[in-house]
Amino acid sequence: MRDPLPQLPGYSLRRAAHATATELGARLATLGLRQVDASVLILIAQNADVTASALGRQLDIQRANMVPLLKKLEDEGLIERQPLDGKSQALLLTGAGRERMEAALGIIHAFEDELLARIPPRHREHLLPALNALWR
Amino acid sequence: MRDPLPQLPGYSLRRAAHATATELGARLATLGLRQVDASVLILIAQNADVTASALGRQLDIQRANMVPLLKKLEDEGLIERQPLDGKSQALLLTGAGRERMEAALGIIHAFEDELLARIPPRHREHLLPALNALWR
DNA sequence: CAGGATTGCTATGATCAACAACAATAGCTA
DNA sequence: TAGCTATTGTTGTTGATCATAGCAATCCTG
Repeated sequence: MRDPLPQLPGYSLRRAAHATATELGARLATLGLRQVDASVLILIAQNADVTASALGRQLDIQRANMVPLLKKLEDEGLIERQPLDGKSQALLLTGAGRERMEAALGIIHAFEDELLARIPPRHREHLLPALNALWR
Repeated sequence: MRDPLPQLPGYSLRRAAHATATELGARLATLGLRQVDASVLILIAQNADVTASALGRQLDIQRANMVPLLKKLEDEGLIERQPLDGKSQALLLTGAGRERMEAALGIIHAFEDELLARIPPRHREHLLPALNALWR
């Protein structure tokens, strides 16, 4: 079939993102995590006592949608909340949370390596800066 | 905030895809089309008398999900169906469908140009082949 | 011509993100 | 310090998207 779509960067971006997300998602599912969950855990680990809304801003997740996300992580005993002042709360990893986060990080790094390995060497190093130019 | 995520190609892929999809989606919405609709119209235009399931295979859309998609395009008078044999049907653009498709193509090409323009020149030509290596 | 594969379709469920609204609190400014 | 505005966490709802299973009709092939 004649298909001009893969010539379009935007379309290939869509397809590549979907394909890789499906793949990584399946691997993270073995830990009971989704990509969002993993990224939240990673960010909390790197930024002790972040606040839920600051996290949302960084990840472009609306405050309202952080609620069920954090609730799930808390219910699983991966994060804790401590009141910072009357309205804000500090987020931090529990021991189990740190373990889970490190396991996720292992999966993610292995996956990223595989991704890069698929790309012909002469294009490889250009992907990240090109992608980041599109959204940052 | 300390954020190692944008260093990960997979994460940047996710974010870039989401950001660009939102942007292009808004522009195509002025035509009453989503990205999927546009890609279906484009593919039908290039392949007269394709069948719905062949289209689905090419775009990785399940047969079941093609139904409401095509129904919408047909209801808007953009495509027609003609029985090919007892069970298959040929899809083709109407006049209005071709016009809409060309308008969409204009928006898409302009958008793709803008995307590439955002990327520093030395990375630019590498994006498409790198992306395609990830999913094709 | 018999059986397996294909096509189009119905129906359904899960997931996800966007939106509006609200009460409580924090923090700035006059 | 009193008052106003912005922020935080939350609820509830909505729409869009996608995967899955199943079904009847039709086809193709051995």
